[in-house]
Amino acid sequence: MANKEITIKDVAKLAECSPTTVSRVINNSDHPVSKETAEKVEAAIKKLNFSPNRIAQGLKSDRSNIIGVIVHDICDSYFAQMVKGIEEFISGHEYIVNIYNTSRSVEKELHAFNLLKANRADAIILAGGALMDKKYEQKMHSMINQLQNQNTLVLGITPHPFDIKNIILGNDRALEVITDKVIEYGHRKIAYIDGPEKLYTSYLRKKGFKKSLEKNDIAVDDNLIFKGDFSFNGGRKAALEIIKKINSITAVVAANDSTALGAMWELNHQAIKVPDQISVVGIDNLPEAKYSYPPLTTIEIPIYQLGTNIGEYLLNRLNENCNYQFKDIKIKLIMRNSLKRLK
Amino acid sequence: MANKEITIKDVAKLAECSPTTVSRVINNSDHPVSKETAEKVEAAIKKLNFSPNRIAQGLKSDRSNIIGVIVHDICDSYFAQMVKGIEEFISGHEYIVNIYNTSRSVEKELHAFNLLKANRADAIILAGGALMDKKYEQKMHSMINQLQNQNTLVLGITPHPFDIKNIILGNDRALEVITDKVIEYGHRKIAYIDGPEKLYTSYLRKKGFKKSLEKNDIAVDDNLIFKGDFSFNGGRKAALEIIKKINSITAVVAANDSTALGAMWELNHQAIKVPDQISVVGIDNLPEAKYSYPPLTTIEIPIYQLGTNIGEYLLNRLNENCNYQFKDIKIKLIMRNSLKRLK
DNA sequence: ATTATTATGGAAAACGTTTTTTTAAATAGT
DNA sequence: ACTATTTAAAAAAACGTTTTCCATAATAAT
Repeated sequence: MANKEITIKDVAKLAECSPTTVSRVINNSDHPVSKETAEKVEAAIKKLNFSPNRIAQGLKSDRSNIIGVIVHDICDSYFAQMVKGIEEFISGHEYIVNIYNTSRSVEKELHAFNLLKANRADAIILAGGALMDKKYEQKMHSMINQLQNQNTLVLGITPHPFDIKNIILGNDRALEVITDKVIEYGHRKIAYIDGPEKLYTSYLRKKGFKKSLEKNDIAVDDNLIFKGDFSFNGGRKAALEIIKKINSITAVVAANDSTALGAMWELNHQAIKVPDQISVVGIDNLPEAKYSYPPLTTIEIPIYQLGTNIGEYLLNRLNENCNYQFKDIKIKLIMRNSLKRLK
Repeated sequence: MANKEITIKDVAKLAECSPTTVSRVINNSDHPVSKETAEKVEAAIKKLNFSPNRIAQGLKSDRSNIIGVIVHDICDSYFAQMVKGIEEFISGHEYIVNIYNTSRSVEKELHAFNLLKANRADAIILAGGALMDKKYEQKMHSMINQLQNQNTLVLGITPHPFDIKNIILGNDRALEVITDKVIEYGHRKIAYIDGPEKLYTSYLRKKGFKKSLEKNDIAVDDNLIFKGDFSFNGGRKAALEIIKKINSITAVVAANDSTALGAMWELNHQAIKVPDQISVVGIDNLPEAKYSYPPLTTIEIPIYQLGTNIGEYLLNRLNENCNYQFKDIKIKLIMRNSLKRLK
């Protein structure tokens, strides 16, 4: 049935001019075109509801106008907000956002890269922290090389071991700041609930936690570091372990809010009072952190804004504005009631 | 600096054959090509890290392999799950998902349609309910017409007033089922917290609520219908209004879980006991619904699965499998403690 | 031994644009 | 009145594929 597409030629015929002229009108090029002709073309375009075929344009210009965004899990509010920010900025400039959900699978991430390469994406954003896996790293190095030969801009959000522009989110800094606060409140027996093992972000956050302890002359006790996976349920499970050592712990620092919320829920459920018996803090400032019981002390990382900043940065770079600097975002400590001063 | 792209011609040269032959190998076409030649081509492809330019392919085949997904808010777990499901299915088949976040703005939705039209998307999924606005409707009708002339498949998730394939999610049915349950538990003075005004989904959900009342011979009292916007905060605000009429209300049906959770939170905060003084139910079964205080009685709509089903349906349709039927999903009543039997 | 068929491959056209080159007409400069 | 310049528009080439059409050599059928 394939209906014939309306092309620039149809417009030209109707406007009684050449396709060349139509193109010039569309792109209001430098080449002069008389007012009458331009008007006839505009009219024809409107009449035919013509919109230029971006694929054909792309072929000519070697631009796809595609920005690929690779996330671990689009259902994670962190990524959802970032994608929203990126999309908000970018779609206003006729770019489109391609999304890839990797579920933290190395294979899927590579698959996404392959698709994006084949589609000649103008830029790729590796929105989640790097996965830690040797073979993967090698393949990624080669892939990134190819992409850069192909003139694709690759951007990483947390530090990656790849030779790309990395936007440093200050994951470690955030953990350091909040742990400092916990210590300032008199706690010295502090548990940590970790993030997923293979994630670089986890590594960084834990690093920030440890840095704060060391800075304050508190020995890092590996027995007080509990497994987690960034999820509510992970937090709950960790809490059950924490309860077993409750006498040697006065505060819990969680690698993110979901974890902290899960831990608090389970502690409450097991009749351990937060913050009277134990303090809990997180990172991210999820919307629900405000309404948990008790409200969660956490750190806000303005991810949506990060997204728009990324979009802006990207567009500047794609338009050869090489000097454009990425606008950093500021993290913010949010004090609520889940952290209590130790007497 | 624009690095020269590696093309089929480079491969041809290295493999000592014509571009035609390379193309045949890539697409393992019907036209026979000898084993040796094929192997030489494969080797050359690997050596050059060649991947065919999808844009050029698209120009020739009039296929972009783009599936556009238009959502109201990607941060809403409902949409995030659906997108994840769609992406999961589709990216395994070399299609790519383009995402558009409209923030429920009519202009942005039309803009998204324009971009998708220009990019010759193979299919567009209108993932959120229609916005209700007369002018918008007209423009959308015309847009959809153009898209269909252009052979783009347009799919709507909740009923839309447009002439497209609509996947009926049973929003009204879900509300009817849960309201029936509330009534079965002895409640007759039931408040409703509505969704956003201009949203067709809101309209449908409210319709289901009303239908249940009428079926059970309970008069619909407009004074017991409160404004909401599908958000936690909206639920909180509505709860403050509900409290003013607390004596004439024994149960609250919310248009979604976020609203229900917000309402419960505020009720608790104002020392109104749920479910002893008032029952609350929602729709969606958000992850946090399980961990709220008290755990929320709600309806599960398996959205992720809906997403994969949509993906499957779409791919079948795009491959001219016109008889493929959409696989319906089943809603499920989740009984928890926020609904209490009235004595 | 001649013709028909099959296997393999290349040349050229096509997809819908943009860009470069060419052409034609009108104006300006002498 | 002739040449130079400017303005406007068209023709042709290009982007990287796929597809249609031809060409050749080898095999099979008579």
